[in-house]
Order: sequence, then C-alpha cells, then structure tokens
Amino acid sequence: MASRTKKEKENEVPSSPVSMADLARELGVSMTTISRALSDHHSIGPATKQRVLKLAKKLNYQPNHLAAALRKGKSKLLGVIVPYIEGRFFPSVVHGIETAASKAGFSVIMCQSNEDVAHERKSIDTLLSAQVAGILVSLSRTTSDFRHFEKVRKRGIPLVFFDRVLTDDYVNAVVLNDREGAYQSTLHLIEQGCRRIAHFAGPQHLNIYQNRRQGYIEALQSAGIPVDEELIAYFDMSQENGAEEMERLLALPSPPDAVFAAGDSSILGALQYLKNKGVRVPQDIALAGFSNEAFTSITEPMLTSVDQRCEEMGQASVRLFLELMETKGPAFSHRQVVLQPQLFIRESSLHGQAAPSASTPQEEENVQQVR
Amino acid sequence: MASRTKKEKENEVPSSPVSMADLARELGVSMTTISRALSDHHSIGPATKQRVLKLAKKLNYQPNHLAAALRKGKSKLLGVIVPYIEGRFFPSVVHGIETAASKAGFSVIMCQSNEDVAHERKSIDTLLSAQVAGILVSLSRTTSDFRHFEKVRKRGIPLVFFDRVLTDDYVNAVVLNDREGAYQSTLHLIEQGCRRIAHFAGPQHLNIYQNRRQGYIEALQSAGIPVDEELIAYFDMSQENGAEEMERLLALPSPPDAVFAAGDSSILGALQYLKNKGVRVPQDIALAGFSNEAFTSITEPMLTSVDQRCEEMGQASVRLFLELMETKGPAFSHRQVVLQPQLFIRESSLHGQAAPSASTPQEEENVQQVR
DNA sequence: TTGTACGCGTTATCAG
DNA sequence: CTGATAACGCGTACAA
Repeated sequence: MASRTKKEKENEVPSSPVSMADLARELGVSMTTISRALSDHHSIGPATKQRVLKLAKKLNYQPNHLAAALRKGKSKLLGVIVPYIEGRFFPSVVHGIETAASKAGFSVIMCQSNEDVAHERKSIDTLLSAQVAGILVSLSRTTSDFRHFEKVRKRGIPLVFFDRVLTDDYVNAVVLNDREGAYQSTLHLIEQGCRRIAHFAGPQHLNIYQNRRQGYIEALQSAGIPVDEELIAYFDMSQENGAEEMERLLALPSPPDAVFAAGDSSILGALQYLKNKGVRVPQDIALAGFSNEAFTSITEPMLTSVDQRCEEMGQASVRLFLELMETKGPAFSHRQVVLQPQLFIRESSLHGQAAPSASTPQEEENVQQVR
Repeated sequence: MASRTKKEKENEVPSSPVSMADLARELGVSMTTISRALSDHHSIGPATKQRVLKLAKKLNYQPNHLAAALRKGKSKLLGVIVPYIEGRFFPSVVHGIETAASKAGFSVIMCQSNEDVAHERKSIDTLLSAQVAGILVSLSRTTSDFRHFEKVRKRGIPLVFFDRVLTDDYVNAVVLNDREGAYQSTLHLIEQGCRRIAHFAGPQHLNIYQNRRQGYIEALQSAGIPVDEELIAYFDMSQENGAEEMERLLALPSPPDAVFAAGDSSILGALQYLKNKGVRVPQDIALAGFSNEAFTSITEPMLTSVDQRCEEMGQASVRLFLELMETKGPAFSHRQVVLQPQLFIRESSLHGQAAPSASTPQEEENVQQVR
C-alpha cells in the first residue's frame, strides 16, 4: 500500500495511514522509541519523547488498535447484546453502558438478538471473533439455557448479564429488585384502601415477571389479604390484551378495586378501556404499572409506575465488567448487583383521599451489593 | 436448569483460543490450506476442505477478525456516531442500522457525541483507530464545521451523514424531506379550513428545522395565505415552552385557529395548556406536530404528526455506505438520499367536519434518489 | 536510555 | 491443487 504509484488525481487518492514505522524513519530512531514515547513509558528521554509526540501530531498519527489488540491478546472493545433497541428501557441502558464504557476507554459493539436465540448465538460468535474484552447481555425471550455462553466462559472473557437473566444460575448479573418494586407498588395500593387488587402478570418463564408476581403476592400476604388466582391474569403485557383483561375482570361477580400491572403498556390499555366504559380512575378502580414509560406522565390521569433505573443498570454493568477485568483469576465468577427500584406515585393510584406526603421517591441508597 | 455438573474444577483455567495454526498442525497440512478451506477458496480439494471444516467445528475454531483486518487493511466494523441514544428517533435509526449492517456482515460500533463537538471529534479518532470500514454520523448540535471529518475523507473511508447535516456541503447524506412533510401537514390544516396557522419553529441553525419552516411557508403561499411572522415562534421545542408559546398566541388580538409544530413535545405542551383553559381541540384550534412520537396516539385527542421513517433512514444509510464501499474510486463523493415523510392524520387536526378519505398514508414510492 | 528481533493470527504471493 | 514465506502494525523480552 505504501507504493507511490501515480494514479489519476493525486488529491483523490486516499493517503495510507501513518504508522509508527513512518515516525521512526522520519526521526531516525527505532520503533521501540516511538512505542515508548506514545505509551508514556518511563525509560524514555523527555527530549526525544517530545520530538516524537510533536511529529505524531503533525503527521496526524492514529494508533492502530487492531494491531495493538492482536499483539496484546486483548482489545478495548466491549460487546453488548440486547433483544432490540427500541422502547424506553434498552436504549436507556445502552446509553448508560456506552457512557460508562467510553469513560473507561472502551468502545461498544452493539448487537441485537431480535428476541431470537439463534441471533444471540451468532452475536456471541461475532463478538468473540472481534476479540472483545467482555460481553454484556440481556437475554432474548427465547433463550432457555446457557450452553452458547459456555465458550465465553471457557475463554475467560468477563460475562455480565443484565435485567433478563435465567434463574438459578451462577452468573454475574445486574438486575432490578423487581420483587421489591412490585411489593412497594402493591403496598401503596393497599394503603390507598384497595382490597381486591388484580395483577397483570407477564410470561412467567422470565425472571423479571416471576419476581414481580412474587412481590405482589407478598404484599397481599403481609396485609392479610388472601391471594385470589382469579384476579391474576397471565398474558403478554400488550396494550390490547390489557384492555381485554380489564374487560374480563370488570365482568367478575366481585370485580377488583385496583390493578397492579407488571408492565405499563397493559395498564395503559386497561385505563383506556375503563375511560371508555365511564369507570372512574382512581375513584372506582386504582391503577399502577411497571417501567415508568414516558407516556405515564401524559395520560389522564397520569399513571403510577415503578422506575427501572435503566441508566444506572448500564453503568453498574460496566462497573462490574471492569471489576471482573481487574481480578484476573476467575475465582469470583458469580457476582450479583441488585438495583433498588423507585415507585413514582401519580394520579392513577390515589384511590384514597389522602395524598401521600412525598410524591417524589426517596433518593437514599439505591444500589445494594450482594455477595 | 442450572447445569453445574462440574463446578470449580479445571474449567477455571481459561483455554487459549484455537488458531489456524492449531488446525494445520492437527491435520498435518499447511496453514494456507486451512485458510483456503475456511474462506471457501476455489483452489482446494473438496475432501481436504471437508476435513478442515469438520475439525474446525470440533475444536470450536473462532476466526480472529482482528488479525484478518490487520492483514487486509479493512475490518468488518461500522462506526456510528449519534448525539445520544434516547427518545424515539435515534434508537429507531440505530435499530435500522444494526439490522442492515449485521445482514451485510458488519458489526456496529456505537458512539455518542452527547451534543458536543469535542466528543464527536474524539469518537472520530476512536473509530479511525479501530480501523472501521465506514462511519455513519448524525451531527451534534454544537457542530458547525466539517474540519474534523477531513481525516476520514483523507483516508478514503466511506462517510455518510444522516438526518443532521450541515447545509451546503458536498457530502454523502440520508435525510428526510422535512420541507415536504411540513408542506403536507400545513396543507392538510388549510384543507381543514384553517386560515390563521401558527408555527412552532425550532432552532434555525439546524437544517431540519429550517426546512420544516420552509415547507410551512410554501404551503401558506400556495394557498394564498399571507405569512404572519407574529405567528411563528422560535424556541427549543420543549414541552414547557410549547405551553408558554400557546399562551402567548392565545392572547393575540387575532389568535390562530391552528398550530403546526416542528416537534411533538412542543405541541403536546400546547395541547395540555389548551385543555386546561377549556379550549377545544380541534374544534377551536387544530394541532399538528412532527416526529410521530409514541405518545401521539395516546393523548386525547390523538395528535396528527409527520413520521420521520427512522428505521428506513438507518437502512438507507447502510445501503449508501455499502455502495460507497463498492465503488472504490472516490469519484462519487456526494450522494444524497431523500426519504419521503408520512403524514399521520389523527383527531387533533380534524378542524373541519369532513374526515379525510384516507387516514392511512399512501404506501407508494417513499424513497427517492437524487443525483 | 535506546535498538534488535520476534511473534500475535491471518492473508497474499509465488513456487512447486 | 498445495506449501513455504513474507508481510500487516504494534509490544516487549533481551541485548547494547
């Protein structure tokens, strides 16, 4: 590529990138000197170091990370696999990840599994081939085992799961305390005077929905309210199905006076159905959702919801990855970070007359290290 | 499903990745043969090829893209720089980019400029150091010149801008026909019988807001309606400011009967203010926004808006990048792709009684090649 | 403090 | 059809 063959128009010809060898030749020193000057090594004369740096600036030298990574066996790339980049949650998490990673000198390679294990598998291979230093992943909906992550572990590459994790597995993970969020939200409804509280549960093979259901149940039990399975609806959390389920619940001999949903879309559907039918929210039925989607403060009434701390999750994932990098030994191979959710109380849940003293959630310790 | 049959054992030792040399040694052939078998070269015996492929599967061989890229001078990485990954627009575009890129065998490195030229500059350097095959970028708000993109051009790396572009520059770009979207939206309001149509314009140093204002003006002129600068508000398109501006407009001696906003948040603020004041939408004042944010179909009334075809924009950007890759010669260095927007007509703009025949936008040719 | 020489894993060139 | 060998750009023992 260095061959100076004269093409048509010289200015149109892309100039080959300048390498350390070029700098060395220009200054009449060895490549080692160049390398040391650029990497701020200790054994290097301040004078020559300045000469090198100056020329590097002048010639617009760009280090070749590929070559460096190949030589050192580790790159400055961080792989991220998410089901998709849409909605509010994943973009926010990725935002947090990219910000934190970039601050630590890592570039982020983004892959979408598209909720498909096959894609997930392929992404793993791609990232391994790209020689990433670590992989952060939120599982696809169709993932039911960890086999394709074995090679990551075998290669000793830090692997961190976030949000969507398979239960009962010894992996590094950053998750929201879904149980706690659901517990608080349900408790809040109880405090508002609700006694027949229905629950929109999601697909139970996902840990997040399982835990939210658990929190719901525990809150009821702690208040001495019996759990009525008739009031628990299992569906895919879509807006349409939320409306349908609301219809079914309303038709019950003894309809609920509140609904706690494991997702915001479903509770939105329910709200729209209720307004359509002239049922007052929150006077007749109180509503609370999960995720704190942007639209929760736009609806009328505004929707009470649990915030998932998306950005913190991204940051925490990167932090965990960096810690795993430090401890070379794979001794600590199953660390868990649990983030505390925030309940945002809005109009839709104010069934009782007394407005809560603090609508703004407490800003205390919201991160908790486990193990 | 915890498959921890063998726990803390030999699996704690990270096994070094298997290379082509390993395969060669194992089979007693040369590395050249391995390379040819894996890259599906023509000069290779079908028998040996199968032997190689089989062993590769067995030993779980992962090609090292870094080494290949170093050797070939070009990687399979595609750099993407966006201002940030939040809201609806950029995540959707990135979604489109990643999907299309992955289909073409490219991995995406994502950077956020954070609306800061300095970050943007740094991202450029990072991506160049990572030896990306191309760069897609949507400019930060604080970018006012192209100097930091010169080195990209100098290195002959395909550079594609999307959405946010500096005007009057000869670059490859994928943009929405903002003027046309604004024109159609304003025309629709005129057809609904509105005559005093206000406009929420954004910061005019950004091409997109400039063009939307232009489309608004042209629509008025084509209908013989004089442009009243008093009805054009310049602010940052936030929800709060939208409400404030609406207040100002209402207080005018001759208030508007419609508002076309260059952004959805601002029109949402206006809507909320109007409902608060008991002004009926769309009977008293018709509203139309821009961006087709998710909340536009949640508000009451639902908001008419112009869709920006986010995903198509991502796909088109990748397509343009791939085309530039093909044509090695930098002859065609300023290609423009203009996407046609879609007007989604919803309740907020139905000022006249006659509902339009087609609420669903026409699905005809929506991509148009220029030059 | 500086220089020499080799290797990281892959592909391209040139012989056989 | 196959094999030996040289590069790609950088880091690092080792020697000077």
